[in-house]
Amino acid sequence: MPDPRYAGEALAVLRERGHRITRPRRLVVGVLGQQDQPLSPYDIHDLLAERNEKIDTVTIYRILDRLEAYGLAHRLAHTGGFLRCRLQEHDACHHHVICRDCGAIEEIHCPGMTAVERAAASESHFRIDSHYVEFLGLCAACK
Amino acid sequence: MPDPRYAGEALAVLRERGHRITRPRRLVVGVLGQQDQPLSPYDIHDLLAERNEKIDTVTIYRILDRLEAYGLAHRLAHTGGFLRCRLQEHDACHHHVICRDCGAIEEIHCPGMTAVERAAASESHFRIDSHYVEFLGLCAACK
DNA sequence: CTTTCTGCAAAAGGTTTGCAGTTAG
DNA sequence: CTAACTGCAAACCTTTTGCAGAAAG
Repeated sequence: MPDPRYAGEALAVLRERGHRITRPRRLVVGVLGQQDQPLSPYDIHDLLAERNEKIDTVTIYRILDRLEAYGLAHRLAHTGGFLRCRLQEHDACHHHVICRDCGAIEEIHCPGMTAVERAAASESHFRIDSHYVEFLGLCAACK
Repeated sequence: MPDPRYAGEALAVLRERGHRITRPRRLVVGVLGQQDQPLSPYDIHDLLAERNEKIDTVTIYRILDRLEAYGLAHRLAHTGGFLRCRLQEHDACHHHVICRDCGAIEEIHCPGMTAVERAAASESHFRIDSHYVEFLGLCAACK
């Protein structure tokens, strides 16, 4: 389901950080707020082009980089596409379940990961500050 | 540390599955067995070229695809590079810790992930069959 | 008015495909 | 011998960079 508050929130974060609110930025966060599937920069370009909004792909790349840096969007390992992150969890870690069959994606909470992260730190002797998890399987409809 | 048994084991798996043991395949698994850093297809090409083994990058791509399909190699989200997987864990899930600073990578065990996976399944109503985890932080030397 | 951001052009790099020739089994 | 694999060429797609002009604040 789309997140109607996403675009506004994402723009607010950009503004807070001293960035300008431009038409391309408005459009890109607008698309991310409406879409639940991960989108490549080219996907976003094409979606906007259908609405006669011609935004250069280079610009879209740069906007997505910014959003990712602020934890507002997430690049998935599985598809390479970008997906909006949940509000209020900008710096938090990202956990997704992905359907192998239909490609459906959901962002989920993963309370248990804190403990797993601690265990990983003690096994590896790393200081771990974030993690990145994707679960693969079949969604309720496909299984 | 290199894994001296990796190449032999990987070739055995290929043979079992009805694939042929060719010079390029021998060389690629040989490199993966010796290297602990993730390598892109081009990295592997260049390493082999230094030893005067000219293997086409296209061939390397195809070999890595096979290895990944059999769980013998793993493509990392973080760098896009390929890394050999631990022996005896072909179908198992992959957990890596990655140093943001020097790029060091270690494959670790993650016993706690089984429970997290169950929790993720119940939250999302997916049937989950595998997962993919990368921890980011600083290694013992860099922290 | 100034600094940031965008669009354009171009280049660089990564990845895929089809096909002819080679080779493992 | 023959099916599988490789190498080559080419195309394609993604991503990056530099710069001049546009636009936000």
